[in-house]
Amino acid sequence: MEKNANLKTHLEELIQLSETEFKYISSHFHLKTLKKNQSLIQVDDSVEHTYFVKKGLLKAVYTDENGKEHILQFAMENWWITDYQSYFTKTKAILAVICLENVELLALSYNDREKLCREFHSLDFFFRKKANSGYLALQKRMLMFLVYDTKSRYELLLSQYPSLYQRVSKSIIAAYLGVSRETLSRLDKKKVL
Amino acid sequence: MEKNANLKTHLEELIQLSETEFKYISSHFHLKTLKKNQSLIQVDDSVEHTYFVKKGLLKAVYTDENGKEHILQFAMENWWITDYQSYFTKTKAILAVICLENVELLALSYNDREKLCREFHSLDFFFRKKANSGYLALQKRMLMFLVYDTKSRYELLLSQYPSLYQRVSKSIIAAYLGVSRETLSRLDKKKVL
DNA sequence: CGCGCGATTGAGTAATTTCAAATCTAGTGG
DNA sequence: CCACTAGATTTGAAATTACTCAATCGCGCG
Repeated sequence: MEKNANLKTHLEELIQLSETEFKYISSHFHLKTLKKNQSLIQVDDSVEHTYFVKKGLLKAVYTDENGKEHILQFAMENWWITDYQSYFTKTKAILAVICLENVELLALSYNDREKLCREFHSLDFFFRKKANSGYLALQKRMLMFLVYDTKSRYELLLSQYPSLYQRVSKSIIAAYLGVSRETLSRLDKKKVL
Repeated sequence: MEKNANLKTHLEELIQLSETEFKYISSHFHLKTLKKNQSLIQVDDSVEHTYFVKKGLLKAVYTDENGKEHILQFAMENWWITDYQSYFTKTKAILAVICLENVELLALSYNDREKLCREFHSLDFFFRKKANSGYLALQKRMLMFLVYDTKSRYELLLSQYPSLYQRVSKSIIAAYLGVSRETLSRLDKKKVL
């Protein structure tokens, strides 16, 4: 079993790489481990890296002026996470990225990412496809907000990611769904009927 | 003034192309003109093309089981629009794309897009960057939904796209903001206070 | 003048929020 | 095994917000 086996598998879902190429590419990633509740990115940080999740679960949160948290994204195994706004545009982070479990990440800097994309046309392709599917996923979420009521959104979320229910508290799910934890709690009751 | 001048300018915001290269690339686009209220894409269509907007304004709408319309995206000059879900995954369209004004579009087929991306590394780069900024824009909208109330979302929308207020009816803005047109109307009153 | 469409207003209802209090649960130390 | 605590979850009640449905208004156009 290879060192960055899950990264390799992840890339090979979309592109083909020789052993040498993969070795070279993966040499630009560095391992980062954090414990539950530690923060990977804090508000106002300069965000140099994007992170491939080998293991664990994280959230990207925006904290509003009343101190209320809103979750923009979860990331579990084989997903990517960062404050993309900050990463792409070299502005200060407005999101925080926090570990919901102990995590193992592979960090890739912006400059290395762009360098690798220049060197390997296939990587440019890979990240284009990834960006497209990220866009579709977000659009799907947006549509869920526009079309469905809270209860349906909750059920759709759990049916799509059953493991979330085990891995995070309900307050966190509420912060993702955009409702108060009290309302979410009351929905749980209704569901049984 | 060149034929596809605005497309050229649009590409040159991110990449450099020789005159010959641009000629070749733009030969894969074909012009499509539609009148106000005509539909570019209908539900259940197979979506072969993505469209660059030369002129005019369109909406991408999802119609729910009660017949209520929800607007996922507007597209004005120099934006791209299609049902991306359908375009990328070769499934039937779940969105309709309708002209809110007379429009002039440049259509690019999926196969030509992929072909051009293979032939020109810079185009792969271009569409990767476009996908990234599209993702950021959608993320911003998602965040607005999570964080702000209806009134703030309305004001933020108008401050970002002042021309929308002139170009579309309030019912349509309501369908984008995710509120009923009555509620939006009552907000207009409050704003004056 | 009158039609038609979008926008507004009113009234009643439904959903969600807030704040506070009560309950449950898992982990810790005696 | 029990008591205790901190955090998460649930519940209650009042206040807010938005929705629906129906009626009305305003205005451009034939």
